[in-house]
Amino acid sequence: MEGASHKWKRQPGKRPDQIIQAALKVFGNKGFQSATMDEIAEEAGITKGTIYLYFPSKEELFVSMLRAQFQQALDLLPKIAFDPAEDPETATKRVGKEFLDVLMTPEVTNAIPLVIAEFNHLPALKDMYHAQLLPQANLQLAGLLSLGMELGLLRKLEPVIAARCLFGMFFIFVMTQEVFRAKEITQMSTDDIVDTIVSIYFHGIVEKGSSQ
Amino acid sequence: MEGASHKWKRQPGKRPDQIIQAALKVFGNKGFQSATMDEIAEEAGITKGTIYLYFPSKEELFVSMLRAQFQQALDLLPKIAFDPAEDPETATKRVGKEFLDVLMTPEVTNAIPLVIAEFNHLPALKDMYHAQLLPQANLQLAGLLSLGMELGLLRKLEPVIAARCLFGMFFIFVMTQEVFRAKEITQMSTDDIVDTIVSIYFHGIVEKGSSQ
Amino acid sequence: MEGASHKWKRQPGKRPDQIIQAALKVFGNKGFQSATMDEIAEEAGITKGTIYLYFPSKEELFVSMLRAQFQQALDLLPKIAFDPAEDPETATKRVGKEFLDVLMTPEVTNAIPLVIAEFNHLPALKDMYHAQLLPQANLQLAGLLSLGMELGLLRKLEPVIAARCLFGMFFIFVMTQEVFRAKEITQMSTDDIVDTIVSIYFHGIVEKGSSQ
Amino acid sequence: MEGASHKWKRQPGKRPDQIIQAALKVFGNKGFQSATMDEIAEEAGITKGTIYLYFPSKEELFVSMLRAQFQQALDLLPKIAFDPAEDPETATKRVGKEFLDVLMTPEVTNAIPLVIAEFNHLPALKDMYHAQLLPQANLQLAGLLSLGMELGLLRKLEPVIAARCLFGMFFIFVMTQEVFRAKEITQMSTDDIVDTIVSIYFHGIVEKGSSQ
DNA sequence: AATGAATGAGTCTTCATTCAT
DNA sequence: AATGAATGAAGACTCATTCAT
Repeated sequence: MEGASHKWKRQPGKRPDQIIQAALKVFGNKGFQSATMDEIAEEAGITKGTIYLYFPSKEELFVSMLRAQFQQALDLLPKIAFDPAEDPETATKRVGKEFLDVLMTPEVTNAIPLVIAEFNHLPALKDMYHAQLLPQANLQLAGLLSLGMELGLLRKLEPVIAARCLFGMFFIFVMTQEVFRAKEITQMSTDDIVDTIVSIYFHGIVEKGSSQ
Repeated sequence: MEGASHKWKRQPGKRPDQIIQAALKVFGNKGFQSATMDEIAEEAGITKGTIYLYFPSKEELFVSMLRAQFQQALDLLPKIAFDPAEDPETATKRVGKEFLDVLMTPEVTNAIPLVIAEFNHLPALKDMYHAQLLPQANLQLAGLLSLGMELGLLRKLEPVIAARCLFGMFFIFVMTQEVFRAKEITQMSTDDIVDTIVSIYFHGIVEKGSSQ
Repeated sequence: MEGASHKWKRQPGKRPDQIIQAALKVFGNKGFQSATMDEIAEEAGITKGTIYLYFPSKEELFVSMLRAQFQQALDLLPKIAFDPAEDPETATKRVGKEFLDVLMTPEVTNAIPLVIAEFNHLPALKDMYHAQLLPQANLQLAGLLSLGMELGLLRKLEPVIAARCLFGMFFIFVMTQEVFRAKEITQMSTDDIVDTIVSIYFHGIVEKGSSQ
Repeated sequence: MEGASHKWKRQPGKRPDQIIQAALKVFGNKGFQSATMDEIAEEAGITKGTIYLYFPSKEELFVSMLRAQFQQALDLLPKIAFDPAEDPETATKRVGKEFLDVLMTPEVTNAIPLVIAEFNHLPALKDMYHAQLLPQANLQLAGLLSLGMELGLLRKLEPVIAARCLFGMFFIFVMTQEVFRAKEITQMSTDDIVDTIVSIYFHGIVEKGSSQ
């Protein structure tokens, strides 16, 4: 089984990418069920049959597209690095801004409802979340917080929960402003959002008596 | 069952509710597009044609069902009241627990992906959010925070953003633990969640020098 | 069999007429298939179920309605009588005008497409035509023409064909002007129509050398 | 059948005609509403979905079919030409016979009830009649008659009405003999029909004193 | 590699008819 | 006599997938 049982066929050349880009656009606009293979093919400038040369089914195309999106987003994370010389709150704000700018990209905000809508119907999505996103994002930050607590810099809190709280504050703005289009009503800059989030979070978790 | 040899009984008063309950269940499991009117009818113990006596289309049934869910959730909010005698942090934790328990109800967690999935396709959903939820929940809390800031009890922050941060911390746990089934991996009690959220948030927003 | 095997149930009181009037209107506007029992019921100011108390099926209602229309039209014919004192051409013009005015009534022009559309699907219609209209109208006039020919007043022609020719000239104006709405384009008075028809027909059939 | 194990053959060029032929047959037998796309597909030896590759809806298929029939009938008209050497009445009889033979073709007699039945529901039909048939057939002949009247060969009559009278005499035999199946009762040859029609009409319109 | 004609299963919706009240 | 809730069969149209070319 090892390394041999990819569900999707080989994907030579540029075609697959071309198709995946079209799929992202069409799935993003219509949703998984309402999007048709014809629309995707037309968007990609090819014909329906051709898609099946590269993806065995609509569902596989959908998952492949999300996997690609997901990977692309994860690839950005390593670039987001802390500079040890910076003051932690300032550094977090800088990093947070970069992070939020990525999350608020149309590619991401279009993909979010798709993931949420199909999460319970497509096992591959659950796998991606449970195997990658949860450990890599949530648990990694939780470890960092644990360290700070042991050093007496941070207040004693449940680290996994505390880590997820931070993500929640970012996520809610992606959802409300972008996905739910609240930005048409409650305008706010990403700078203001991140400044407020980080300010609340830092004041919320640091140990008052600490040098902070 | 009891002694009835008839194919159906007249239940004009109850039918709509009965159908909406079935719709919630089936839409919740399958999503809007994948759910079929036949399944919903079967779940309701009636036949497809009967649904059309009460709802003019699948889409209208869907929206009606969400509206009912939504109303039911909003009806719970007034019951959540602050006791002036309580210390604010304790009171917030108590109220937060009640709130989170409602949010984590299967009825709500089933409806969330539906709303998110169809938000951009069904104008009625956008209206509900923009006209009711956003003002009633977010802006109301923002007003309360504004007041606290003017009184010098709270740090000067953007109140709309700060208010939404709190909601974001609650919401992320609904999404991850329930919708994304992370509770199968990272178990945590609602008590711990709320305690941590409220602790971070309170420390994050109160003015240190205040009597608080 | 005699007088006992009506396919339609008893029709007490005014209800049946009320329903038939509604049926004429709705069938006339929508056609047999597109008309719904609900529409007819609404038009009659009653509910669907009630129709079935008087007519066993949609088809029977349709046929009953046409039968009623048909009878009503036939009832008018005896009133159209020749005055022996009149000159034949003048008399024919007068009678023809009365006849055409009846044919161009909305009740008749609405019913015509219905009859033609369903003629081959509803045996009852064929029966009505073959058993009543054809003998009573066409053959009766043919007999009159035969007599004229024997008396040397009319040219020797095939009487059944010649009789039907006259009817054809009237019928074509009902079809084109009313059913096909040509009157919106080629306006013409019924007086002009009848004068021309009768003028052509009389000149066409009379024996030139006759005292005529 | 011959040696083919394939479910279908590509016949892109022929498909539309093939479908239209099937549609004519099925619509002709059942009427527009009662005919089903499945029946038409089966008659054409293909499946339902294939019809939709060539026609966007049942209604469009219906109109396309009638248009094709209509065109085919119109295409025959130019072939019907007068020979100047012939005596007018004889020539008219010859042409009339050809014309009536076309009208009494099953293709035409099947289409007539369809046109009449749906005339008021399908705007395309009204357009065809008002834009083509009425001017090309009725008004053209009316012009010819006008000329004859000016030359003193024909009696002074309303030319549009007089022209339509001739058509009416032909049409009534198509309707009664073929559509209404009266030929089962009143048999008559097309020769006798045309001879009688033309005889009446000619005697009816020529100026007695003319050289005719 | 690419096409696009063809399929056929699937779904919403309609509506004549039935029947408990 | 009248209602109207309920049924269930039927039909137009869609679309993922297949496959001959």
